Amino acid sequence: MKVNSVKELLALEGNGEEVCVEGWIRTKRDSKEVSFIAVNDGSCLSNIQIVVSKDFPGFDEIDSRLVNGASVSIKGKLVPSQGKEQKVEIIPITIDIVGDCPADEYPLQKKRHSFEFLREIAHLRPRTNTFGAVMRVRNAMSFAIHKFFQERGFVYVHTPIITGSDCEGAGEMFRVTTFDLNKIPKNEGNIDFAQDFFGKEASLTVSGQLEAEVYALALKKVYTFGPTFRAENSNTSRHLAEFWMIEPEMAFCDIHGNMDMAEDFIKYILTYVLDSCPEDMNFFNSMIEKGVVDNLYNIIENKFERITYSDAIKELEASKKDFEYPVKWGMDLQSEHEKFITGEIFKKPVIVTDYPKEIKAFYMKLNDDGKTVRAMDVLVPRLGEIIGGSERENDYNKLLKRIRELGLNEEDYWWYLDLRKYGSAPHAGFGLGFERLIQFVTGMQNIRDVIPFPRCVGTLEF
RNA sequence: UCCCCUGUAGCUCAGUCGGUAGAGCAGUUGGCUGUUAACCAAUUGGUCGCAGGUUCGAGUCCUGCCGGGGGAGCCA
Repeated sequence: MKVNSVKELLALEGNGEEVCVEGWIRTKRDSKEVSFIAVNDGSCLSNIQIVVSKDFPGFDEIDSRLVNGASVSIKGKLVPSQGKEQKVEIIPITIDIVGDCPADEYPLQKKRHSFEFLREIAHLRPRTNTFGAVMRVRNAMSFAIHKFFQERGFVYVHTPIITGSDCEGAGEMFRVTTFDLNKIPKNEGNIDFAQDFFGKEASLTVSGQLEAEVYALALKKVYTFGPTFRAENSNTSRHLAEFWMIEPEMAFCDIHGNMDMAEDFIKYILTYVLDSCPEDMNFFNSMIEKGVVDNLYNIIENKFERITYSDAIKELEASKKDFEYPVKWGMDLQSEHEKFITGEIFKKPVIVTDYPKEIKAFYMKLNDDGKTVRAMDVLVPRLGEIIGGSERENDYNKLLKRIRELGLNEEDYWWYLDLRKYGSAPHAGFGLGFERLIQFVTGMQNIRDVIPFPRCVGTLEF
């Protein structure tokens, strides 16, 4: 017999049709004549109610086993509910307890748990309302990302996880080696990486950008969407050691096209989630962050503010606000400044461009003033920076000069420089932290609660 | 890595001036009721994060370590 998802069943009228549902018991409420069992199978936030008469054959044997957490397979008739909270319910014909769940040991109770506690039981937390909703929204957003780019002719490029270049420059890297760590080969006192698996130092990628540029300068519009690793000792609600990043890269595109793409992209994803996950989004709106849905509609309906770094500095100075870090042209924007610009001054997403070259990466295109580069950061209220991108330097000599100025080893960049030597073209792209976007969409406070198994400093239990 | 807060029952927390431990929820038992985080009653449950120290006596005061949270830095 076909197994129906709870989501499917709740969309039906309940004309007494025979149905089958498989899932986990969330609650059981007993009444004189009947027991009410709420079953959830993860297909949606709602449970389906099973109404078991106490005359049900064998009820006495199964009654004590129908407890929170047990997995069940139930066949029965779908009928309109007599209760108010649900449209339909199942009158069972057979009830199979697939897996028992000892009620005195099961950590999940039918009450609200703290997210800190749930992190300690990461193997069970997907069975809660919040984590089910987070994962369904995460799934919808993943799909929307591919849909957005595919509809626009982008090619999905799988950039490598293991990288030999330590020149990506975006942070501390995890080492990859097959050395026996108790017997590391040495050559004149130094570690002899020539004997390691790849014959040179290897790490986990901190960004697919440089490789994405290679493919953009052949396929024109590409994007990556995959895991990224940073070995930073950062301990905040916005950082993970392993996270997912989206990095589009477009040839024959300047910073303005890049900004348009970033804005369209965010609005598309938000629209898709609001359309496809209304139940989960209502849950976040009422239980996690009041007003989050209206905020998202606000973002979709309004143009992002675009402002240069220099003008942003002027705005901050004009605000006369007493910042912990004093505002001065040339400094990097601190969290407090970013949150003030987006949350207080404009009250909507803001794209800040043309930062001083000293505070940005070597590959960003130098402006004619010689002082600023064509960087763009998208700042959103509450979170701050969600996207970092730029038009890339496509002039061979300017890029080489910048590499030398910064004391980087130009030999490490030979293939990257080649791109500017052979048929160079203006190109631009950006990186977006997927989990931060999920935080923004759901209102979840801690990034560790929007990824199935968070990897952070000092934590690797699951 | 830095600053601040915090660690007491399975969970969420209270515990006064230092005098040997408490509530709600969950579990268990019983009752009631087409219930909706069901309700009512009884009841089980503690090496007070760990290790030292002060004291006649430490959940409470002091020191160190460990875990958790918030903020900062770094960044996405």
